Amino acid sequence: MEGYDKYAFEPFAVTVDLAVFTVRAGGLQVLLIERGQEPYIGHWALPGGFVLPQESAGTAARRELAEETGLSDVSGLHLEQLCTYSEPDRDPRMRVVSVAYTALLPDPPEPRGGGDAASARWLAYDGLGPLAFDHDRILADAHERVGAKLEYTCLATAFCPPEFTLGELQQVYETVWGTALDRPNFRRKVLATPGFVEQIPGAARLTGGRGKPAALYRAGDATALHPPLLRPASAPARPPSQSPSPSSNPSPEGRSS
Amino acid sequence: MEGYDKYAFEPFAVTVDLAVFTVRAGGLQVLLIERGQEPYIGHWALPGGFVLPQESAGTAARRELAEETGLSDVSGLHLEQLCTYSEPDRDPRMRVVSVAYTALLPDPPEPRGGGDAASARWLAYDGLGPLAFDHDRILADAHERVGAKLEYTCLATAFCPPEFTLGELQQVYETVWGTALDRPNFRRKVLATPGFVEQIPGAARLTGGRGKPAALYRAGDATALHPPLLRPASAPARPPSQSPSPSSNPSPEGRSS
DNA sequence: ACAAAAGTGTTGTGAATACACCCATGC
DNA sequence: GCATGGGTGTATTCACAACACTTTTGT
Repeated sequence: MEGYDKYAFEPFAVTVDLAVFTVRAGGLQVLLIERGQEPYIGHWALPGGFVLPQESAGTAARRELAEETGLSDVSGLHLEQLCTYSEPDRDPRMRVVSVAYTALLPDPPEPRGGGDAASARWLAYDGLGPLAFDHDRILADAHERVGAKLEYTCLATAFCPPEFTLGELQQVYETVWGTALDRPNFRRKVLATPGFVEQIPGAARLTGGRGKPAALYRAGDATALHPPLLRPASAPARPPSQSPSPSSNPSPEGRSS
Repeated sequence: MEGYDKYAFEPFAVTVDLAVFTVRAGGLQVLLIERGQEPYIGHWALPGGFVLPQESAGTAARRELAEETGLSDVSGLHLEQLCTYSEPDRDPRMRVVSVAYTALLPDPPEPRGGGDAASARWLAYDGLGPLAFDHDRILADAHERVGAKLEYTCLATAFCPPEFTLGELQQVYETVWGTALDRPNFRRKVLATPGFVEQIPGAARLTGGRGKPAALYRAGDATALHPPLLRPASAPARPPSQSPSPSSNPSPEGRSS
């Protein structure tokens, strides 16, 4: 930081990569684009792009999210910085440092292939083939982070539309964690946390065509879960790409964008 | 990521900033350097520096840590990526994107002003004046992160020398959280977690000059704490710079290095 | 009538708290 | 003896898991 000849070093490109999740059709889905040129032509990759000279990485991420999803208003969506990936060889073309973000969407539209993406699609998280660059790693880290955050924050409501039933909220947990939860206990836990959800008086909706109509809820003010809603010890939704080891260095330094 | 003229954009500098904590003299201390030139001349700042063309941010952080602390072997130390700060105006000289890391040191030596730092010192975390750039924010984020990680990981042993007493381990928690803990309960909790610590048979040490000699322990294999060791609800060690709000964007996009 | 989904109640187990108490050492 | 810090025991409270049961709808 002392001498500061702007061109003293080989330039670094700074990009953002987005791991965008949604819960749809009973499964966890991820927004991916198909690469139209080398390297990794034909492979699926996370959406993303350059951070422009006058914007922060967070602003860039929100801009890219709007472009890729075609949503007009992404201001209310949950967007969270995940990690920065900076291995020197992660992109064969040049030195690219990428700040990864995770976003959660309720009920998203089919993406138009806006921006420069060849084609963008929602794909099931399970059974994805290898992605371009180090995006497998980023996506696994993102999934692990989201799963962990469900435990001690009210994040799950970000996956839900403005009005939702407790059954739908429970499905978010079950889908992300890959575990079945006990309905009565889940219900009590959620309702016992002040500000997690608030009931919409009088409203009800049929969910599966059959069964008793369920009461509708809105997301509340609360942000943290005290006490946490821990996932069952015996069922890791899906083990992370590499088991975290906080005593050594858990910082991902992946290798691509 | 499509066209890739390396010089198409104003170049970004990529740096690392280090929030290095230690517990000493009954208090939480931070490694800081005094700036020798503008901007922020005379202010204290976090140590850090440029990421070199052939190294990852993590490698750069470890290199800087060794330079600033004068420690010959930093390979075993806990180093963890915190967040990336990328506001366009965070450094008035040029566009600097900084990846922040947190490190925990047991029993550190006085820093020699190695590297290019004017002078490096350990300062008490409490009562720090304003730091250079956005380092106040980074440091507050780091403190909050460390406090949270103590709850559900075995991280606390990283603050301790190879052999330590349970009283010393408890002091780590109390110092970082700023709360008093019940000794018998703390003890049971730690010993009930397999792999958190392992006793060194026969060894004992006097701690305060007086009192019963305490048994000595080593850090164990375990990495996570199940169940977590939650800090008392009523005592946030020190509130973060801005209260986290997971439903909006909690990603720090500070403004300096 | 039956299936399906929402919602309520109950009970046992384990964890966390808040103490009281004993042990070993220096002064 | 007394202060100081290490270590043990125990009772109360609370959260949680498991599971039985009732309610309301569609077919």
